[in-house]
Amino acid sequence: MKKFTKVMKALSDPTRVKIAKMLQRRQMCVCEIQEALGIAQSTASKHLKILEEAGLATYKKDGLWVNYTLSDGSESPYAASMLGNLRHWLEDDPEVAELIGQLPEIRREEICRTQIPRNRKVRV
Amino acid sequence: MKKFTKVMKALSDPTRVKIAKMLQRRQMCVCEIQEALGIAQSTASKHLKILEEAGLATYKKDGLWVNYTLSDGSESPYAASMLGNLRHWLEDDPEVAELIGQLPEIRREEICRTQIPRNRKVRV
DNA sequence: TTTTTATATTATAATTTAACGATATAATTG
DNA sequence: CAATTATATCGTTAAATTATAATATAAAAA
Repeated sequence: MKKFTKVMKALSDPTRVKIAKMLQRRQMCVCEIQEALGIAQSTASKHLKILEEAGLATYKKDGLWVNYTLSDGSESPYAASMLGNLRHWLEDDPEVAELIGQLPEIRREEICRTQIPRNRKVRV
Repeated sequence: MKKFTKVMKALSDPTRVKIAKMLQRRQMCVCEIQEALGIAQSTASKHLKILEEAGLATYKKDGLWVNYTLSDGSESPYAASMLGNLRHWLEDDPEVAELIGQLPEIRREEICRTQIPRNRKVRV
């Protein structure tokens, strides 16, 4: 029961739904999400943790960056199902559409001061 | 977006999920739900309202009673989808299983003082 | 019409949530 | 090692949520 309600609660907040819809397009680091949504860094981090604990998102560390992606669903069948639904749900939502439209302009090189070293492979 | 998060929020509370799982078996009046869950009448009524406003439940008045049922999903595609999922989800949850097991003993004639009149047809 | 009864609504207290700034942590750079 | 930087965690505050008792409402019975 808890595993189920955790997924529902994670998706009951519009900010987290927006994050999920962005991650659907590409991986993002915390500061990119912060920038895209215009929220505080600690707020972005907190939301990502909630998504992660519900089994909806995961992360991989890459140097100072923490790249978040949508989970593969292996953590929770409820999360897996909802991620499937979210692939087509809310695509026409005005707020989501605008966010997605702005995504190409949200680039970590322009937000962060860390330079991407030549020898580190980072998909951006 | 709001329509979606409303459904998620409605299902993020374990009490409401239990109510949904019970309604999956049969229609229930407010006092039956109150009795089954051991909660205050006003609490039961409030939860039912939240389920209703999310498009997950509906009601029909029958004299003093208000019979709640799961919605047909026409109110919200998100609610419709979740109701479909909930048909098989949480069937093995211990709390839900116990509740469902107790359902036959929750009978409004034993809870309410209103007598079912001979000429009114009430499916119990 | 008055009383009873099932449900809805209101007022209130306790808990949870969401946001932020400040600080801590961990990896990188110099 | 010290400084920088991206992220996580902590402390705090405001808002939302949950639960209950008390009250209001509406239908039925007397």
